[in-house]
Amino acid sequence: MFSQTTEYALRAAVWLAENEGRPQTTHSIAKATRVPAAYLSKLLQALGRAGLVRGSRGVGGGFELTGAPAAVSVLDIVNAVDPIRRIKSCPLKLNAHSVRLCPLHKKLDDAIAIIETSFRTTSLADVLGVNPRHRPLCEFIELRSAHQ
Amino acid sequence: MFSQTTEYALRAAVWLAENEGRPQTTHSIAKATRVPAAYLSKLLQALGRAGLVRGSRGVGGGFELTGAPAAVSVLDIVNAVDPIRRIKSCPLKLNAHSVRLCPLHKKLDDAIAIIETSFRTTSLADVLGVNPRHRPLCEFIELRSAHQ
DNA sequence: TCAATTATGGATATATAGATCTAGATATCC
DNA sequence: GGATATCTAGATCTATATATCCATAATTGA
Repeated sequence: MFSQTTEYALRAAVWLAENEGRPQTTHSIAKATRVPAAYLSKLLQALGRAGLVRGSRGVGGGFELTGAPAAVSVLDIVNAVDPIRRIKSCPLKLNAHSVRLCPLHKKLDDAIAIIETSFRTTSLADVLGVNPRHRPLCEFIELRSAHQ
Repeated sequence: MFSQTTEYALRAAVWLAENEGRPQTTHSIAKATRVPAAYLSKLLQALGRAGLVRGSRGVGGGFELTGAPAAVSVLDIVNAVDPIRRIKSCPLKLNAHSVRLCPLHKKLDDAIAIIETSFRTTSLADVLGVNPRHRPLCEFIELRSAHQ
């Protein structure tokens, strides 16, 4: 449904959101998110070209989000690496369907539209989650209080 | 978002629904739906293995739906050729996320779930549409009544 | 200035999806 | 039974997505 590329880019973006203000090197992101480092490098470049992250070189360098986690949507990230394509015209190139989509493609496009809206209205801050014990990408260390 | 394979299989299924009771050869379906004939052949075989269509050989043969268009869902067709995969466990294999998905993957799975439900509750009869002038796959011939 | 660190960008390799080809099996018609 | 029509199934080819590699440029610290 969603490409590997999309999954990888979202993991990286969420990690940068979690570590706002602290530049993360490609390798540290790769390790934390379990994304192949060389491929991740390409995805970070794409996010950079889209203006969503900024890379800096040398010691202490790495990648940072350019905006606040609450200001970056899941859709921004997805569209930077593997754009969601709405069905705007008849895939069969039928003239009769150029004005409005037939019921089949209307249905498919409606489904895509729902996803698009869901992603547009969800920010990286949203997916960090409210529970600090159950964060994306992070191993949960159960801090048992039963014996305190 | 949806694969080419999914698009092709749905076109073929809708065409068979439109021509219920009249077996359609691979070539006639390919022509009507503008799907590469040899590839369509593979897809029809997959639909056959899933029990959704039945093929018969020889003159007058071809493919038919095994059930009524109202009884076959879009999800049936999609799952036969390119199954919708829900996210059931953490893609990073994190133990902490084995019980429940983290907010990121929960969000993604929710999106997939919506699509799945939409497709499950839509039958081929539904996508044929109510307007016989604006059917899937068909060129619309405007029958002007202005000058009658 | 030198060495180490890190991103950048191009070239290349591998895996998967999409598409084609061909020999053979089954059915109909004459 | 022969000719034709049609599906079946395996092999193969091609295009795209995914992944890797390497040379180079920019930055930092000593």
